[in-house]
Amino acid sequence: MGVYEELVARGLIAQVTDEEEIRELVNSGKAVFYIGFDPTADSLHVGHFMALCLMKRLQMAGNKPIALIGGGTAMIGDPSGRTDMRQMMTKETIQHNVECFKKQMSRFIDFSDGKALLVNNADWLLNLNYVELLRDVGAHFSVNRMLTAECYKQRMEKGLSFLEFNYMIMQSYDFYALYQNYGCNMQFGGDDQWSNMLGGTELIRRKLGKNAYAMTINLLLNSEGKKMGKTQSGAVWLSAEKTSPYDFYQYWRNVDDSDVIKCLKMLTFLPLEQIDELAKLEGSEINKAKEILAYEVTNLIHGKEEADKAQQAARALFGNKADTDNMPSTLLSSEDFTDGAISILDLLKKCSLIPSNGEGRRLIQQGGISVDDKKVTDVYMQIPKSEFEKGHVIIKKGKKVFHKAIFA
RNA sequence: GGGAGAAUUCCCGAGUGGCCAAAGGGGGCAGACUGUAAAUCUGUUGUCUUCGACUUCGGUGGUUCGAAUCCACCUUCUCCCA
Repeated sequence: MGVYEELVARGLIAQVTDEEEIRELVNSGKAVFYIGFDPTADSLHVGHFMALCLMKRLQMAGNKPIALIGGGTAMIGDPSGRTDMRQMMTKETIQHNVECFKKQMSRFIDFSDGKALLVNNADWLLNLNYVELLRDVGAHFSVNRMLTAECYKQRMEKGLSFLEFNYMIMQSYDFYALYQNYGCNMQFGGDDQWSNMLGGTELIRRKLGKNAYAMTINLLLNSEGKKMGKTQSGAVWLSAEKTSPYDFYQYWRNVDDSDVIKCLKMLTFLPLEQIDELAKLEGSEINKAKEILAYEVTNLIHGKEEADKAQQAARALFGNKADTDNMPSTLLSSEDFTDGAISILDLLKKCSLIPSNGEGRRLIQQGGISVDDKKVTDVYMQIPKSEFEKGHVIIKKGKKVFHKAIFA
């Protein structure tokens, strides 16, 4: 089975421009392909992770990946699939984000010996001359065609600025530039990028009379059709500072039954046969598959050590064992205590478990808080220092959130 | 350039002088039931130390005993005409 077949089997491929040609190219390791990443935040998130996985898979099959960081396109903002305009980012922010992306990517993709490239489209986009560009490239785009593109549909009702309208042209230009400079003959991207990507293949055909290919990856959607990788507090980030390895692990440990197999296929490098075996599990047995998923994905992102820790912590907490070493924790100082005690609400706030006292009060009234396995019933409860004699107390919020407050 | 309309709490969306911290839904959180799942049911969902107080309905001023609601100006968006 070639890589292409494997990608299909894993449910990764959404649309392709020319299946035969792409299969041939990819399976023989002759593809030089790029995937674009817009540096809209200072960390990659789960959505990007899919793309990184794909790059790695193709790289392992001998193809050459180019990671394109959209330092230039981020100045414009992609309107695809959006109902509102992106906030404009300053050059400084973009630059900072670009740096962060670079760091995270190089941990995952092998950039040594030119096996992969990392480029920033700011390098060629920012110096373009407007009139020249219009003559060179603009002539090859039909506004009528662009307007019918799927990605603008939603915005046709709400309004689309000229700035954003040009995003497709910039992305097309990227492909064209990469084709010329690096022999990049293929582009990958999220399925929402399809129209933008076609713009690029078309531009190459018209300008150079050459064929280039495009392929989109299925977005990671849950069974309800929503994008995965989002929580109430925002995206699930790949950086340990923004989403702790434990929380990251827990996110995957808690996916819906109906999504486990899909995630295993798309996000892990486990052999398909093994995943097929896991797919046979039923009922509470499915938890085994979830544990594997969580472990594998955490391992890929944070490394074996962190994955082990997260798994141990989770097993201990949910299995009622005493191991509390790897739990998220907060260090208290003596200033947090007044008259030798700390109120339960202050403690919760200190540990960032609640955003306001009102929230904490509600939580306690509804029986959602336990300290050292004792349910808290009194909103005004004071916890004396003596409770910390063993060095810490364990706070449990709801059924799944555990936190260790340390005071030595 | 001319005209019409809109902006409400996390989101959608009611509310058109006091009974409004603001209906309803979604989402979130917690409880029950479970398998750290889903579905379902219950409670809850601005801040502050409870009563009570305080801040909030695009922005700034004004009218009024009292404004999310009325007036003026501004900002942004949508629509129609050119």
